[in-house]
Amino acid sequence: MDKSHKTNLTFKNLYEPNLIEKKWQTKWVKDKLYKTQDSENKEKFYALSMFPYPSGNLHMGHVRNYVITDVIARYQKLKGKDVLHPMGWDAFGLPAENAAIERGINPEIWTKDNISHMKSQLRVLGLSVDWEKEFATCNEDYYKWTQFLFLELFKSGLVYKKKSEVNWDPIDKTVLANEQVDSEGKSWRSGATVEKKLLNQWYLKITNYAEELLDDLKNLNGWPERVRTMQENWIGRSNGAIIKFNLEDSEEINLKVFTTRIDTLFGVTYIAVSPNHEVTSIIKDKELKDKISNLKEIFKNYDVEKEKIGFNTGLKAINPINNNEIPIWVASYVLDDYGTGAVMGVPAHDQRDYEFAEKYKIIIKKVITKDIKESNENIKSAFEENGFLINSDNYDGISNSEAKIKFLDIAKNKGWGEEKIQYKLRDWLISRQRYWGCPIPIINCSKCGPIPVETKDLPVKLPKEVKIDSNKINFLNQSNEWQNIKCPRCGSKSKRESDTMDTFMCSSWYFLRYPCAELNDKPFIKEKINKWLPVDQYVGGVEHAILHLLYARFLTKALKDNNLFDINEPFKKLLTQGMVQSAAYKNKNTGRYIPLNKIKDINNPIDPDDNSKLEILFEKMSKSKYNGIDPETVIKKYGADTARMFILFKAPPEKDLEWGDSDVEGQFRFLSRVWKLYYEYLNDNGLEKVNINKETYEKNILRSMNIAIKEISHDIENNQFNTAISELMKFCNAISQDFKNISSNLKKIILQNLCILLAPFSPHISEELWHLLGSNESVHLQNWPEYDPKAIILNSYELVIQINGKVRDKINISTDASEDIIKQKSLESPNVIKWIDNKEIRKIIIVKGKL
RNA sequence: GGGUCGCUAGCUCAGCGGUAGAGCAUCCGGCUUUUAACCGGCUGGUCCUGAGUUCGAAUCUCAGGCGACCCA
Repeated sequence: MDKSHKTNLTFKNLYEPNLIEKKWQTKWVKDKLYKTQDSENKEKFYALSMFPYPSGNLHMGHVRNYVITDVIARYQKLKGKDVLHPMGWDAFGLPAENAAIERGINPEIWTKDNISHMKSQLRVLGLSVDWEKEFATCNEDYYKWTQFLFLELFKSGLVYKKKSEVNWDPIDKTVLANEQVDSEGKSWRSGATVEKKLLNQWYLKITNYAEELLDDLKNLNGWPERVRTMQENWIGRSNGAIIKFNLEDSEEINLKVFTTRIDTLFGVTYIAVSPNHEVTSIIKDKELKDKISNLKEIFKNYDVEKEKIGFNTGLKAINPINNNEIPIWVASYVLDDYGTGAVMGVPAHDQRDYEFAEKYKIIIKKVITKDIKESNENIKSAFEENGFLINSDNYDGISNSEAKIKFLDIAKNKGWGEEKIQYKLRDWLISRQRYWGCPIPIINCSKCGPIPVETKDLPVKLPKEVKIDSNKINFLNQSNEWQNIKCPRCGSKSKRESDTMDTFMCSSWYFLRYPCAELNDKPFIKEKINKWLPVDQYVGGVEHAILHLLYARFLTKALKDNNLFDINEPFKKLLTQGMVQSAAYKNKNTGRYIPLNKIKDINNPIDPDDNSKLEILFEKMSKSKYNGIDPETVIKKYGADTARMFILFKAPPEKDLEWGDSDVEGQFRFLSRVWKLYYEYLNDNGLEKVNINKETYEKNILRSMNIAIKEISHDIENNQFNTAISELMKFCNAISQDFKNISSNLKKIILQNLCILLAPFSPHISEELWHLLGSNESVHLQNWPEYDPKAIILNSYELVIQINGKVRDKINISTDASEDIIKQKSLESPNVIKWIDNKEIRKIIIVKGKL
């Protein structure tokens, strides 16, 4: 054989992604293939990934996120919809400022450099993103509108300033919203244990929307159940009552408590108030006053869950239901801003009260019991279940749920109580004492108070000349030129607000900007929002289940109420993708992670320092665990298509994905096989084997194709990309089996369809192959094939015969055979005769097409 | 303690009343440009356990075990 000819063939046979991917990426950009179409008559589809923070490097989590969204966007486009698939940057935030402190780089330059680097990394993934829609939240023409929307909220009374105990992150040197502190009292960003600080801060009244945010969760059927549950729990609605306790020592002040357990009113043995509660003002005793300020001090670094502390004030309240005197305590576990800052202590029926009473030897009075007979034994923990009343005067014996209704009636009639719905959700603290954020557009005038900046004066720009160093907070305070300003109302000296907004504010409306990203004179156009929103499919990490997703819902509702658009919920369907993990090697004794290059034998990993055996753990990729895998390296080696296929195939999207090199290779091999299929066809074109069974083969292969179309469509629509790829593989296996035996015409049809089916997953190889089949148009502009239900039906099938539920024989039978024929044929089968063995046949069950 | 989800081949996952499947790994064979690549093929399963419903259960019901997450 001629050598040069052979080399040529080998070259052609080889799938080399490097030669094709870049070529198509460039062509797609040149042709503006992914420019958003906005036609009148077509259905729209808005596909959105949670936009990234420009940390500087693309990691696997990003890749997974964007590839998932890309498959959906491409599929919807092939289905003939107008698709909006944009990308942007969540660009304000602390890392930029920290880089400035550590390395003296300007945050803006740092951020913009990162963006351009990450963008180039994103390009090689071959995403169908419309880059003309791109923006960064730190751009002046974006944050101008963040400020504009802040003022919209201000107009509708949803913005206010309040002095209160707030969460202070001592590492990041800023305050945090409640959502940004985890259940262990640690900051979501820095991991530092937060402290309490009394500060005057800006809040958004998200609590005004508590009820709506909760109720509308029910309609979000396209959201994962667990995200809805988490939001439900966070909003934390409880139905209860406000009860007014009169004070023995004061006529003016009375004490209101919120309780969900009005039925335990006879069991109240103390009242607990927060150290900041107004009743503490009537305490005259010097020693007690010191104790209070002492407790306030302790409060600042206090972990409520650890230990409950408090003391008796000597004040007395009157229980309205029986006029008993009860002592008032100050207690650390009562929060200022939840409810009324005071609770009624019912130690017998509330675990927190029980622990407090136990510690300070306060009386524990049991008023509810499961079984009336054994009502007076000592208790070791609070009884929080339902039961019957005891020790409750005339009400003994009734059920506690009955008592709830009865006591509330009495309270209403006598005027010492009323029904109340309480939410755990508290207002959103949005001030941050940092430089690299969106300035709050407020001017603080000593005479007029805080005044919103006028719309025409927006944006309030960040001053560029500020020197950032680690010793100060509120860098904006340093710039006198920027800060000192005349009050626009009275002209007297005033100062700009020097706090910036929580970056979650910037990300709470970015999805509203994309449809109108090019607009200069408005944040968006109402009609465009009404058309493109809600986002049809939102994809991102579950870590935003409460944070971003709750804020975004709130802002959408608030802006809708300002008549800016008519959309009530921003995200119709939500997919929370799992983490990308890979093997990390941990020394059990030292707790240290060992980098891969220090391990000699990967199958028997040993710590070179102390020769102990290493544990292999699959954990989220991170620098500290030395288990990060760089997307760029993988793409360089195998190409983007393989990386995409692997990531989609390895696990269902919402589950964690374990990185495996051999599985990546497996996907590369699969694509190589696909590649070869086309080259064999192109090289053998015209050659057609004469085959008498051609018709059967063609029917089979058409059947496989239609099954593939059906299943892949279904799988993509249900976000089951792993099984969709599995179907692609089955289809390819079917093709290679029967391909030799079918007509050239059909071969081409089969290969064309395979191209389109593969296109959402592996856009480059399918584009290349599509063109090799002789087209000049992009495969991504084709129509997704419809399956033919008739082609799937078999005209004969293997009938399974079960006797007593066990498979005993299989016979071939035609699809249109009547039941009688089936019966007759079955009974003729030798195996059936053997198993029945002259026994009486009780019942014959025929399931059409199967059994 | 309560809730949700999961447990199927060595691994990662499909199947969700009717013949137990895919990819990777293993094994065998072929081929060649032999620290291996590629092609073809074969294996491989108490479907976590137990009971129930059913002609028939991986699939439905109940109980238990293990694991993950959320809430307290």
